[in-house]
Amino acid sequence: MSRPTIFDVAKVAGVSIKTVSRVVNNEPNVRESTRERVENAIAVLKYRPDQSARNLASHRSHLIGLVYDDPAAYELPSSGYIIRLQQGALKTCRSMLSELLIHPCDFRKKNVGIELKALIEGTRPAGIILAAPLSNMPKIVRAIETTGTPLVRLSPGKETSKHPCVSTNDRDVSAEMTRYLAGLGHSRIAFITGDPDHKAVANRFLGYKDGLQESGLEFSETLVAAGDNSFKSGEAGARKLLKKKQRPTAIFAANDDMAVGVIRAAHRLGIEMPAQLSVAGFDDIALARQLEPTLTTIRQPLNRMAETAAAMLVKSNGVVREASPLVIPATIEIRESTGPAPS
Amino acid sequence: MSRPTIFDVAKVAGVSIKTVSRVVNNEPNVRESTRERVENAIAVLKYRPDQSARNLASHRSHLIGLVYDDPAAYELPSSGYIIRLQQGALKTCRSMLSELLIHPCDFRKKNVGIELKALIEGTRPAGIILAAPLSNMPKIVRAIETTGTPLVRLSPGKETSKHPCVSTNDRDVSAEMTRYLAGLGHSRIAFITGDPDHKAVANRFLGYKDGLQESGLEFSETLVAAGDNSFKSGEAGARKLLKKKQRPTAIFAANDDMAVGVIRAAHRLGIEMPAQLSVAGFDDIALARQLEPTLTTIRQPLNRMAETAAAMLVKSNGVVREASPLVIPATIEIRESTGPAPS
DNA sequence: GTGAAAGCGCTAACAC
DNA sequence: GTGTTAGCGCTTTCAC
Repeated sequence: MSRPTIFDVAKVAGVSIKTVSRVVNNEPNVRESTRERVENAIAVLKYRPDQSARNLASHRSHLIGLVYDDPAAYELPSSGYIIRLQQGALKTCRSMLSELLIHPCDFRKKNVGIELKALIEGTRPAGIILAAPLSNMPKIVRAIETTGTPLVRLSPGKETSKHPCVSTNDRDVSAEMTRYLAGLGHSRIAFITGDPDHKAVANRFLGYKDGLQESGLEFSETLVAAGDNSFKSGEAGARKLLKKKQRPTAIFAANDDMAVGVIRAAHRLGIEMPAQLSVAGFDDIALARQLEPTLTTIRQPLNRMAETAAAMLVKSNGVVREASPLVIPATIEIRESTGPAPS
Repeated sequence: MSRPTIFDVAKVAGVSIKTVSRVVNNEPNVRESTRERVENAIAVLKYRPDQSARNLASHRSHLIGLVYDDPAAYELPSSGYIIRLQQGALKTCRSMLSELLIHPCDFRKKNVGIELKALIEGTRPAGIILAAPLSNMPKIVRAIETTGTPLVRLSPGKETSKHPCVSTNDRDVSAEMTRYLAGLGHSRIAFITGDPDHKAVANRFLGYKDGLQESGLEFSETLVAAGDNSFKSGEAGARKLLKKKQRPTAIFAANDDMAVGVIRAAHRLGIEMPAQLSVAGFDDIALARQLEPTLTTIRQPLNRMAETAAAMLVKSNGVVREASPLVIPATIEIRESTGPAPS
């Protein structure tokens, strides 16, 4: 009473197992009438191909691996970021009958490469989706590369055309946000930079500079604070910036965690937002809508990015075409934390 | 130049493949000296067993499946809940060289059972961890049961001793929270109930009643509002409760999302916390520490629960002993939202 | 303690 | 178009 095998189907349909295999895998060279007979037999027997056997014979599973920086490694509250990536990848998986394997890993460890190879050899995934900032780390990328597993990188910062990748327009949209602030009359727009390990985040700084220039404003080092993507660094950066005599009237942080820190610092200093200070972030974390004031920010299309990446992996069945960098634009979400510059 | 197989190891070690297999699987009946020779050969060749082949031959993979209610199905901001479950399971996986498969599913769909069976047949996981509230739904549990896959349920509400499960002491700790509020002098302590589909959450209501009784307070239906675990329902429930002439001086919500709604409602009504109203929740979501006032709540040991569940699955190698319900206690986190009752 | 042989259920290469 | 024959690299069964 165990599950029917390909042999059972072949017997019922009166064909060879190879023909059944062809039908199951949607291969050509099967007469329509034969295909129907086989499909009937499959339906009657409720046959479902054994994936383990497939994996062994074909050296490939129908699993997709999602690899991202381990938030537990340094207590980041980036759960929203990860969940959105997962949701996107899962959406594709569901429609493709694949399953999603998640593998957070700590890039600070010496043996990440070995760890990733073990993951791949152990599960033979159909492909790997590599999230930022791991996607811009040669050590990591190379480890996956050597296994020959199809790889799609998410927001690697700069696109080497070697691998397919899916990005968002960090730089352009950051310039747009900067122009929006300038358009509100702000002339002293400060910026808090993010983790230097994260290339895509670095692009946001470039966009900020672009935006200043496009608005006819001059870039000044004194309006820049160095952060590391953490709430604390945002808070510290804001305190530094707001203590100046000529303090900025707007602060644009390279991510929301830091922007939340800015808002906290401003609250502590009794600075009203947006009357005396406009604050903008990047990411649209859940908290952005719950703060007072609610945070103006930029929403990365993380779900769609991961969804697209997964689709590239599954559809391509081993060969990922479309090496052209795919860009899915982010959108600006204007909320309460930004307003006209004080006069 | 392909990877070494068990035959290569056998040849180098001068034994049969069965002996290599015994060593790899830590089976008994291998002489110590033989074991060493084999281990040497493994090290020299850098042999790593092919999991696909193992899966096929043994009908079981080294994957753990984590199945939970799909938050995308009804837009819950429960990312923290899921991430913590994942982190716990991942911790065990890392130390056991297993990988984690995540499978959110929508229990409202008619064919969830088939979906789960497909998941299991397709990946042959070493076991499934089933999170609440799916863990208390017979339809779901049965679907997994019929496949014979080892199953550990998380907080199923009531323990049928049939399956092993890992729970927290929802009822006891809720009683404790209630006593704590009573101890602060509150005599009109209200409760907002949670989603009725979620049995473990229902236990919190029972605990609330226990706590009242233990504190010598009388239970009154007028101090109960029906919620559904959502922010909105918490806000609505609070408004209803706070409009009464004899309004409660403390509100205990069955989860944090609703407690946040309570705080929002109280803010809107100009009620000061904790001076005029104490608020308590359950879950310790990230937002709990960032609100003003920060939220007194109960922290479920979700990571440890999932970690334990995964360990039961992996260690037991197919047979999950320890059918005794395992309880990992939750802890009360006292923050700013609770204080002495107004006099 | 150890080994030989027979699968596990499929895909791949090639013959027909 | 369709079938035959080998494997894929292990685990399992049972004999020694």
